[in-house]
Amino acid sequence: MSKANTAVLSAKHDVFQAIADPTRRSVLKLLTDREMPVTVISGHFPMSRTAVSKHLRILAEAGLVKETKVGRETRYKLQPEPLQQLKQWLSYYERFWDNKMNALQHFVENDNTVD
Amino acid sequence: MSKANTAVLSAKHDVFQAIADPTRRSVLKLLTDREMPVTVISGHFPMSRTAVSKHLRILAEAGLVKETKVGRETRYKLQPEPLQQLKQWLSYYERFWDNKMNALQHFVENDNTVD
DNA sequence: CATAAGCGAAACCAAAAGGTTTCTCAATAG
DNA sequence: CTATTGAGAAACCTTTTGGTTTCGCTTATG
Repeated sequence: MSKANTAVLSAKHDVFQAIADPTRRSVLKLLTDREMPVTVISGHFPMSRTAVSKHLRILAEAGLVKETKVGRETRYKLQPEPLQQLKQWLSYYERFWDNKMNALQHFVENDNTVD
Repeated sequence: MSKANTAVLSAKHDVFQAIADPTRRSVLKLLTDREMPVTVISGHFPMSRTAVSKHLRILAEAGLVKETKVGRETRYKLQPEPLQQLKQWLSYYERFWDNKMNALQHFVENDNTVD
């Protein structure tokens, strides 16, 4: 129980920032069900391997991808769990476009103050 | 029917970018159920009125707030609808932390390719 | 062993982001 | 009519972001 370690593992980049960039969102999508090395990933984008590599690091800092070294290559894999923070943040606002039931639901299940 | 007007009204800033900044998320939260003028809003933040004003413009470009002029003041109001884009984007990934039913649900109700 | 492949680190760069202060201008209050 | 108030526009500054190219290290492969 040292400090604030409450589930988020706060790094330099958070989930909100990580998904703000379109390229990074595409990378996530690409990694949906196959894990792949940087070179392959960058083959899908109109930019250098190094640039993609940087995006991957940001995603990794936000906990959205996990890297595994296999020989000389590094495989990147989707780690979608942190997206739940987003879902939770959203849940606060959902009541505005949904029905009364959702407002109640919000009270019941998400009564912690996010942001 | 002039151009691409497909619900998003694409401006310089999109929703993902708009909510990436913590200050802007707080502003949204603040506007939850009361609309208020810039001076009042900025009173809640450790920065100049002008800075907050800029954040508000970004939020407005993303469609997340609406401004109404009343005499010499401009009232800002939450407009949560665009957050649905976020919810939709998320729905693609939800199947990974939820059960099989959700995967099915995704197929049934959100079968459009987002990002 | 020599060479090639896979990839991050470093140095560098232009543009965008997030602030600030100053100016201007319209609306309201005395 | 003249302050004063509310607030965006402009100009400016610093840091971050998203890229690039070059370099070097590690792990195969002929």
